[in-house]
Amino acid sequence: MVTLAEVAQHAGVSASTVSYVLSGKRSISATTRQRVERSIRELGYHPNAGARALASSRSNIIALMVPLRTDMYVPVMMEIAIAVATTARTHGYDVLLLTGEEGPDAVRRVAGSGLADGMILMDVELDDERLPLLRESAQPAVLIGLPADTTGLTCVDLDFKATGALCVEHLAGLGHRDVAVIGEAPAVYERHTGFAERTLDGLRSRARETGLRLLHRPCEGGYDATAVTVARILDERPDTTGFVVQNEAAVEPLLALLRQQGRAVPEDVSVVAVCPEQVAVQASVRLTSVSLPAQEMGRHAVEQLVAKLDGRGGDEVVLLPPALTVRASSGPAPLR
Amino acid sequence: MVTLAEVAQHAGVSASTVSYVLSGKRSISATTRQRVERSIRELGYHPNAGARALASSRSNIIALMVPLRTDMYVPVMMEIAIAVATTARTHGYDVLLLTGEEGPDAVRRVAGSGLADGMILMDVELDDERLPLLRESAQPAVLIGLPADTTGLTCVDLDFKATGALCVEHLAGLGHRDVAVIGEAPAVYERHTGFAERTLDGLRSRARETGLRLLHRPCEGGYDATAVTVARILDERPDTTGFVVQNEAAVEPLLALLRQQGRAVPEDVSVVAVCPEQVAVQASVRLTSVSLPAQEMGRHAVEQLVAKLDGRGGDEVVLLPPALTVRASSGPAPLR
DNA sequence: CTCTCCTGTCGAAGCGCTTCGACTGCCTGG
DNA sequence: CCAGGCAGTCGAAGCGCTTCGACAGGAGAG
Repeated sequence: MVTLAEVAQHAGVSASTVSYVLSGKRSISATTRQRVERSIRELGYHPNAGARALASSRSNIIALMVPLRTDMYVPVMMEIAIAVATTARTHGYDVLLLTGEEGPDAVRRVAGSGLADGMILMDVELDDERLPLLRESAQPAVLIGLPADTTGLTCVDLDFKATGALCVEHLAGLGHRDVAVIGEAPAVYERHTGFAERTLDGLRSRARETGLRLLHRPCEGGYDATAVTVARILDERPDTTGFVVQNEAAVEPLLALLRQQGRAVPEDVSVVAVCPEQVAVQASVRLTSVSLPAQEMGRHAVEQLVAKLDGRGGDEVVLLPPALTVRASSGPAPLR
Repeated sequence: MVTLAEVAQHAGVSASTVSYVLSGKRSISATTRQRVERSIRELGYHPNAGARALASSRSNIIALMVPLRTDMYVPVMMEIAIAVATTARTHGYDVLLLTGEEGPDAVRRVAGSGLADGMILMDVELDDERLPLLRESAQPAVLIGLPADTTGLTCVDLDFKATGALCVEHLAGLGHRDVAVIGEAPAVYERHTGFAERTLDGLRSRARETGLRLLHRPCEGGYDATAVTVARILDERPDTTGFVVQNEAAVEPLLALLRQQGRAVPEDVSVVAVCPEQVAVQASVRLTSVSLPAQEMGRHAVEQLVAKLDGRGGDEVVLLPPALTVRASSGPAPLR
């Protein structure tokens, strides 16, 4: 292993000079800089991460806590994780992958050991047990999701309330009067994950404003569960002409069921999904959808965190505005 | 921040004693140990990761390099990543998430800086450009996937050749004579990703042995692309009664198409998939499948790596045996 | 021409931990 | 009763880096 001292000797300067060339924290003459850089290249020097962390008390690592539940749509998580890793690199940070399994202990461990400079938490519940710890440990952190109490916390999320409103608005504008919502798995609601409830909130309040009748049913996803859910919905509200789906695993089953029952999309029934763009485009009917901006969320989260670590900016709640893209699955409500 | 020295003082022992209590590398009397442990608890001490890494030249971090392509089935990657993180924790390691983006540079960076003690690489190509680096830097590593030349390398993967053979065997045993393979996206083959070619190899050689006619077509996945692929296949081989699908994104489209054409599964056509169990179970027809043991692969990879880091075990190629589960999508070939 | 102020460089003091050698008793075997 | 060994503890020397204060020399101001 090549060390700083060896580089210094090779370049004929002191160790501190090499360090300052690397960090740019003091001015260095052009000639010295070049000599040092050349030595670094020739010797293939890489600063030792541990030594650096010890001396500077900065690890240049961001911890990312991902849920290990499987009742959430996994590709979205993955996309966020990859966006976080990629964005972090552009700011000189690496990403440590923590699973939700360890829960609050992970927060303690990371904060205590100085393993990471800050952390990003995904899958935040309304009343998350990790939050008190975060607050008291003064660990720089950014949440992806929105808890009930955001005091002293920085959060990034899609504006799910506006998302819900947008879906209703679109369907109402097309003349639909009876709309059913196929939601996330019941467990998601029981856990009080913010986004599901906020979407519902948006859906409901806009429905009230537009005089639209709304029926919400959680749904496990998959063919069997979706069939049961849809049957119940149509039984209860036979006049339903619009569906809002917020569960990727129910999208395709729903379309198959409608087809099977001879209900044409979008002529007889309109479907609006809240899902990643890819799902909307690859479905058997190209779906009108509000897309889940996974990449953008990951990127924003990192940028907020880096700003905090640099002492810039403070606590802030960033809600990304939703965008509804009209595709082939929604159209005017059929005439009665 | 509480330090070792403070714990030592609080417990009335020397710093080295505390260190030995923590590491267990020298024997400590029961009374001393208890006193130290009590101080640790009372002060809320957490060893500083950087200092530890510097002094011991072990970071207790494993780097995991995930591809950031999206033409592979993402949930499998995620499942592997989570299994890696979880298993690593049980061995006292944390996981650093590297994206494929940086490519070989990431290997250099991690190996050079001592950021991680070892690495796990996913999505290995037959002639991967990261391998020479790995070999020359003597970085302890485990590959998930199988390159062309495995000398000096430890690899973990599903035995895809046996997987292919198993699929053919199953269909041949049911009397099918004409079988079509709907493969991964063309890009996957162009990249010479080992698993796709090995599966094909297994399929073909067993087909030859059993006298089965095999037609292989890569497929992008999604409804449109799959429709084109299937149409071509049925055009070229109208007598096709069996499908082997190795692209999760083509599974549901295929089933929908067959339904639409009035071909009943499994009465007229049998379908065997190579996919995660969840996909097979949640599909509109419960699929006969060879499952992708993502968790097991992640777990094995970590265990191989930890063994290496502990100086146990050497280079080894672990091929997990495939298992075919018969579900509702395959049955006897129809009588002509 | 002197005083001051930069600029560029160096030396040294840690950062918090691990680990090696050394030391002290005490136990065991001869 | 003593040599030898072992369990238990300590002190000190780093690990490779960052950073602070100091200092030399040259430039600009007076």
